Amino acid sequence: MANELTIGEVARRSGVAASALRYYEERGLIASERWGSGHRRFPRAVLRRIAFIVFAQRVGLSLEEIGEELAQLREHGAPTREDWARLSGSWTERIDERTAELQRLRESLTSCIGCGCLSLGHCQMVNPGDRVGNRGPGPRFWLGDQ
Amino acid sequence: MANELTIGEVARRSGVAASALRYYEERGLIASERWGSGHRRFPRAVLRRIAFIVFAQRVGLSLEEIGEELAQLREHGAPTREDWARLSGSWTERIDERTAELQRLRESLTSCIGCGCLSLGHCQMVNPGDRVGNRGPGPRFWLGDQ
DNA sequence: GTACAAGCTCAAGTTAACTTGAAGTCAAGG
DNA sequence: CCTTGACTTCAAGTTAACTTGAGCTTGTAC
Repeated sequence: MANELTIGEVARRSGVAASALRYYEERGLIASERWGSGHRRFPRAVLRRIAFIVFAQRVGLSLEEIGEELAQLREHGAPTREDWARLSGSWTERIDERTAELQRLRESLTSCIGCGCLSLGHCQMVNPGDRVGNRGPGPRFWLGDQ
Repeated sequence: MANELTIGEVARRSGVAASALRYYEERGLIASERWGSGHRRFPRAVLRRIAFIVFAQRVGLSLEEIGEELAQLREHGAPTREDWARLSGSWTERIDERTAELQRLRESLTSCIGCGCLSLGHCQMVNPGDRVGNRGPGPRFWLGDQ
């Protein structure tokens, strides 16, 4: 098994399409060397990087944000444990926020089974605008604003 | 307070931009009547509908899917309790799946603080491709596939 | 040595969910 | 009556994250 991988091999191993890999390279998220022919060859470590990218995407980060994280990590060579702890902390926070929102939504759903909100319109799930409109724009009701 | 609302009033009360409301109408998610002048006037109940749309979006449905749900509900006039229960069930499922994924991601994160994955590359968070590549394409590791 | 699979670049297309802009009409207050 | 803000339509623009296609080159297996 070669120590350098072609884009096709990386695609198969990572499950990320070759076109996406080229796009990531263009955005500076991953890097490759070239054969004389111009064909890319990726260091095996790129798989870790791609794993990182995919993971971060599932957490909800944009490629832009992921790029920033990667850049910060690279600033002082190998990422330190503190780097990782900081990042892990902020991502965990993000996950927790989204989870909390989902739980609020879930509760609204189950508590509304009983009252048939949609038709009756008397429970707090419906008509949030009339309740909330005076506290600034945006559908804030399910967004954590009380 | 009038019983019919202008688009501006609806926008203020719902927190959804007027341009978005026009777009929803174009997609058939909401409806309005018109003054002789051509200006829209929305029935007050549109606020419930918009609440429903915003809610569903936060749950993770596309406008396409939301449109289908709304169409089904409307099929037999007012939504019945069974309609609501069915819908509530499928949305709850969806919420639970996403929540579960977030929890898997969260665990990977916290369990990785200790090992410094990113640099050491020996824990299960990194390099999922080499582990998983032989079970078909796609970054399946965090997606619930074991 | 010849297929043909895999790679390359570059420009353009795709999808969702809107937003923006132009050009014009309408409504309400003074 | 006149101004000003709200409204109208329609076409085009926006953003993210890619994918697709054209046209061409390279690597590999027989």
